[in-house]
Amino acid sequence: MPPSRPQRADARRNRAALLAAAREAFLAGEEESHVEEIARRAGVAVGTLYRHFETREALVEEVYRREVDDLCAAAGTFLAQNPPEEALRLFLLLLVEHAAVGRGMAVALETIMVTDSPIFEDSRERMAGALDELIEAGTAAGTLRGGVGGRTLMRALGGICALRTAEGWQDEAVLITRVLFDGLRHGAVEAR
Amino acid sequence: MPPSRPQRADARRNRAALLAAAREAFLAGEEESHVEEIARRAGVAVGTLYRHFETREALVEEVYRREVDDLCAAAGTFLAQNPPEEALRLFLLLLVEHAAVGRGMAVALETIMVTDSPIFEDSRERMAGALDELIEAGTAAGTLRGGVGGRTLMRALGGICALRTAEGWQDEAVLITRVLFDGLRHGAVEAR
DNA sequence: CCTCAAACGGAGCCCGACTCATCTTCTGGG
DNA sequence: CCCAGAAGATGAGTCGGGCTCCGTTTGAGG
Repeated sequence: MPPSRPQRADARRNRAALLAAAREAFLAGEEESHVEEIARRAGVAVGTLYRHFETREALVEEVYRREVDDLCAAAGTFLAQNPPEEALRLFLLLLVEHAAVGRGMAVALETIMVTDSPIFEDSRERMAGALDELIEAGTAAGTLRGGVGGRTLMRALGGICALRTAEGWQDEAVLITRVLFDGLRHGAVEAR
Repeated sequence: MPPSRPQRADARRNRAALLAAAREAFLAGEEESHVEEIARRAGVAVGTLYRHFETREALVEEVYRREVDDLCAAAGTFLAQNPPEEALRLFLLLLVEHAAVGRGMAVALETIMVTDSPIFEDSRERMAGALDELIEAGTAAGTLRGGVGGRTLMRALGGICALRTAEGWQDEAVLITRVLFDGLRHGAVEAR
């Protein structure tokens, strides 16, 4: 049932501007992601921000839900074009790269993966689903260990993405991701 | 050079009380770890807290430095009584268990491992040192992959400990830690 | 146009970290 | 034992950031 009165044009515009501004602010770093600052960037007042988003957290969530959408889509693409365990490897590395986009974004990724706040439940579920798909394909092919759920793996990744520290962090992340990946293959060999 | 005037007795007592109260508060959960609350638990006023610790963070740091001391000591013990890769396995699991002590403590562990704040530099260095020792012993014995530094591994662990979510998180953590561990052994087998 | 619900603005509230002017308590020397 | 005065403790107050509330503005259906 579509709402009888859809939504005013300016409201839609402002909502979009807020999401864009928030994304920008998160990418830029934590310093400039106060609500006042985000509102300013979007050219609205804080009150307007709160009209569209319950809390600051809710805004973060919405921004991130969109990022997660892109990531999940990528998982499907990889799986369609590669052997399952290669698809998983690519996906893990994509996550790392993705976190590299910006400090603020990594913070969000970390939060979404690592916190158990119900706010992120939905995004987490979809992300875990994407990973499950990859892992199951690999398990079926006998190249990956079973028994490790998408949720579990995702949380470890959250930690890794949370590295985002000093220079060189990305190499570290890639390395540790590879170790994790090898651990997943290892289990298949050992029949656990 | 011992300070000419050492430190007043009540000051030493209060400092100890603050550290104890802070630890207690962190273990209890984030809710009760506001500075006012910590001061109250210790039976002093906030001003006193700030006389002893530059910032709230500095207090967290000090509390955690002590935890890290215990952990590092355990690493040595394990290594003395087990084959190197078994010692590493035990140590990794000890970290997970340690994080289980309390939500608040896990937050601290996470922060210390994952943040690059210079405040935790010291603790991080010692922790990485303990891990390096374990890894190097295993590498020398040919049972663990080389090329993964203690710092790198530690940060991944920080992420895992940061799980501390809903029920069942600890099983998840143990599982993913095992995957990580298998990845480390796997590299040795493959000669990378 | 005109109406009015929807949307916006922004001063101000609340809460939590932190400061500082003032009062209290040790302690070492006489 | 006592006193000086330095070390220490206090807690009301400041500040910053998230959030609220209500008076004002604006888009759109009639």
